[in-house]
Amino acid sequence: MHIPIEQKTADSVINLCLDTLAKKKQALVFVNTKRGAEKQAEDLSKKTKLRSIVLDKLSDDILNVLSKPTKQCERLAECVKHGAAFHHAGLHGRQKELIEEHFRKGALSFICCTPTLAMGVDLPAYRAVIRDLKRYSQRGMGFIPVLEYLQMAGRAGRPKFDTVGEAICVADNRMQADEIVERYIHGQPEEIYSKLAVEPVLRTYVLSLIASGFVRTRKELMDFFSRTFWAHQFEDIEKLEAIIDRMLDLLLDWEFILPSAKKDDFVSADELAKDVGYRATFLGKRVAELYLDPLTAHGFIVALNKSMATKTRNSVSFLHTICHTLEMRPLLRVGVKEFDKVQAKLAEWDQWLLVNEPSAYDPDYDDYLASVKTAMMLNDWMDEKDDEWLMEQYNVRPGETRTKLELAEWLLYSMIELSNILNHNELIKDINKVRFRLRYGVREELLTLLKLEGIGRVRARKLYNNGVKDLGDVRKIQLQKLIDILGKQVAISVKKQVGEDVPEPIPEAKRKGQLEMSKYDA
DNA sequence: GGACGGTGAAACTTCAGGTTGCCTC
DNA sequence: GAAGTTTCACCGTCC
Repeated sequence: MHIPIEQKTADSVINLCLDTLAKKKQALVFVNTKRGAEKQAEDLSKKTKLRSIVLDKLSDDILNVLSKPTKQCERLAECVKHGAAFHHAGLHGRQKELIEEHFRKGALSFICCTPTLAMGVDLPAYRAVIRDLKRYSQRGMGFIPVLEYLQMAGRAGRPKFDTVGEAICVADNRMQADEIVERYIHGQPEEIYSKLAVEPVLRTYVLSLIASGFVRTRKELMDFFSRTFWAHQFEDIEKLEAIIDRMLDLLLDWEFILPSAKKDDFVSADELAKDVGYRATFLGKRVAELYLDPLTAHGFIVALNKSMATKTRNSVSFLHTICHTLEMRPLLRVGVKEFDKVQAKLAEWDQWLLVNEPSAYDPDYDDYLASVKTAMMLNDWMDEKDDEWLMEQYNVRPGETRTKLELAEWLLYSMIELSNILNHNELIKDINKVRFRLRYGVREELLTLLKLEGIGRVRARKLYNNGVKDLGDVRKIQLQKLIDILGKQVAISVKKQVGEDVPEPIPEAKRKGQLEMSKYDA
């Protein structure tokens, strides 16, 4: 089918979008990098000539999601004014929500995105413009899977509004076009493979099956796995059993499970070997409940024991231990120019780290450095550095920071639970302090002020710098002075929280989730 | 002659995403 | 592989 598109600019993606706009329709543009998505949206927004009150309001809301807008926020806000947004994992969750919501309502005409919007999110458009079909991976630049192309193409055509949709791939020349047709239009989607065979997953499930009492013996365990898609695909049952046996050995070694004696009268040694019973230890049960990879849990236990034995413990000790887990991956990449900086920090922190440093020639060394860099970022967040600073120092965007913070909090919680079981009570207070500091992104001295509702890192810092250092100070300070620092609404609310009788504030209309967010950002 | 700024070619660097897990301190 | 960034050599201008 030939669709004539007016060539208004040199950029064929923009031409396609302007044509979509002329049809009063919407388009999603898929690209292969975050930077690419931002650039494409920016270029497009300069050509749409769209403006409206709704878009201005949206732009304003997007700009003010963080207490202090980053350059990324400003760039997005500017694009949105003209009906085009970019969308990738680096955006703050609230910004993503706003964009999706306004695209659904039709206020936004275009979203230039990385594959974020191809998976899961229900955001169809009349056109899905697939600009990049190649993407960088560890093996270099390569074509994306057919399945992924289908995911993106599947965004075209909105069930309730359009009877048709168009998925358009962009090619530079005839040869490329032919290749795309051959590979993606006529090509077969890839086979789907079971992910169960991946060791961290397998470890986790073997433990949880035993811990939950779903299986009680080796035989039951093997029966369970023999009925999975993995076994169906793998076919070689003997090899599969060997893998599961290896997992069982690991869990036994780490004392997450124990062999349990059978109650039957007599079983031959041979039979017993084939069908030994298992039960989870108290520790193993908790690990399964926390949904931790047993390897991570074991790593934590080793680190916690070391901390107890050697009295090595400060916030960095725990921060780095959680960064050295599979759960925290992908870690922040250590760029060529950062190498020295991270290594210097490693030397500075060395005495506090609980996970041993591999030799510089070890293939794991780069990973270890990446775990140090990730810990550095989290440490700076706890040191009250803002998003713009983290972006410049570590190349992490607000969305990525939030994802890492959430993971870190869960891992620290798990670490506390394990310390509890191991009776390492003296560690609990220290780890908990790190957890709270991480959650709110503050230095230790602000922790008391954070107990107040409506007070997050920024307001707590303001109070502290004005001499209001604890709840007693909040009581002592004159209301008017507090209003000068925090504004009327918050000041009154805070005074009430410390038990003072003050006039009722005019209720402020709050969006759902705003309070929670203000805890993190405001 | 030397400091300075502008220019363009060459070398270098970077590059997607993410379910649920815990508990409310 | 491609786009963006940094580095560096080279040139012209001005003091």
